[in-house]
Amino acid sequence: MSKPVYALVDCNNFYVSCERLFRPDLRQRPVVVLSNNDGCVVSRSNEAKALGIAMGVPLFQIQDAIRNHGIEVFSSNYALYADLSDRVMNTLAAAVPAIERYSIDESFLEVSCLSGTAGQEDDLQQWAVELKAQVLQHTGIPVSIGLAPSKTLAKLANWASKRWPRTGGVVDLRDPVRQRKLLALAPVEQVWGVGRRLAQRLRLMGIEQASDLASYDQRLLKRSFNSVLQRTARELAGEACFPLEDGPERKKIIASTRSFSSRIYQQTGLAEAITLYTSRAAEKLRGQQSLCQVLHLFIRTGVYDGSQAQRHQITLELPYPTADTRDLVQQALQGLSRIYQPGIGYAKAGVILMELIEPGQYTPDMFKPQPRPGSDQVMTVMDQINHYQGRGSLRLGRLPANPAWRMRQAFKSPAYTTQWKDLPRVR
DNA sequence: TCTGGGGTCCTAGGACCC
DNA sequence: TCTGGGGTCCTAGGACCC
Repeated sequence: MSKPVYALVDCNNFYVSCERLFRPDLRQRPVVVLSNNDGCVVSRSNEAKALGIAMGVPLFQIQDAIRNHGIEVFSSNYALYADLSDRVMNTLAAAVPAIERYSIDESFLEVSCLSGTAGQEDDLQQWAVELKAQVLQHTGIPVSIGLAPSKTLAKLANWASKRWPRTGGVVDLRDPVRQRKLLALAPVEQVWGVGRRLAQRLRLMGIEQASDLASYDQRLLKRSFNSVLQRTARELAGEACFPLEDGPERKKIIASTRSFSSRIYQQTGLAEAITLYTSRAAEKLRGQQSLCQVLHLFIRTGVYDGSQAQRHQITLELPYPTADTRDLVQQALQGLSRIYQPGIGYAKAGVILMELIEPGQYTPDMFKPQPRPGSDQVMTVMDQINHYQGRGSLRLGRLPANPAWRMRQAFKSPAYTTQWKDLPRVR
């Protein structure tokens, strides 16, 4: 069995690249995409990065820069991004036997089986260059590729391919000598699994660069932190500890939480929002064929509202495992009436479905409340109608078509690829 | 005025049991 | 005066990821 080789394929500035696909006039220009509610910057073009626009910065803090530099701003358009993501991933999946879709814009590929087919050492590197060109040709989305004997090193190789444009977007890190060079250049917080807090603690121990972490005493790492960081260090040293995950697994919890476009004071407004979020979560639940046993509900004030920040929450056991929107909404609204307090301006609410099981794992109990007859059929029809007619076409009566608290999306592009009415026109 | 959302994993600490 | 030890389960909270 030969050593594994992982390729990490990552879409460059993915959301911005999606927006540019149908707006060629935006190439070479500073572009940013915002989070839900037009809150923060979550994707930036290279030109926007060069202007000093930071990841995660709130929109209102960069209004001057937007005006002065003519930065193009977009609300997030998840229908578009999800569709283009599927196209990229399909191209990748067709090229290799094993792929792990890690996020909307990244996949790990296991490519050791492709190496040495022509008996040359640089086969794989050339293969990656061609794959990158193929994705661009099929989808119009630019990607970067890192090759390495572990996932953590592949992530670092990918980082290097973006950090140094001269690499052409492909970095091959199979050679141990090159590994050592890059590890010495990479700050420890660039390592996959090392965030801000961990980096702080590591620096106190004199671990500044990725190379310091790779060569640190592993037992000490396990004792001072945990076994995950220990494995990360081994991965940096070239040993594969995190295998390719075959999935997608069933989710263990399903959440739908959202900030409101403006504060909600009345229980009726909160009830509308809770109904929507619960309906969304229930759709996801049925999408993975699970039943839910426990529902957690929270409402909270803004985290930036000062000292009187409040969070009210409740965890509810359902009378029987269910995926019926009506059951879940009924429970959630009962929960709401128990935690709602008048006179408070709520900024955000959320529903989290927990203790998910498969239908076969559940034995009905004739002495307990019984599920609604025909629930499966009703929900199936509802999901089908919403699939073909657009989300929210068929919904519970409590939900207005256009509620006052609805998410702010002032800069949204058309759903070019998923709505007939938004199909681009060629003149 | 305006600061995202959805996940997973790990640990610490308490309750409880034998 | 001297007051065990180990295992399991649960929960809350923290850290990380994109």
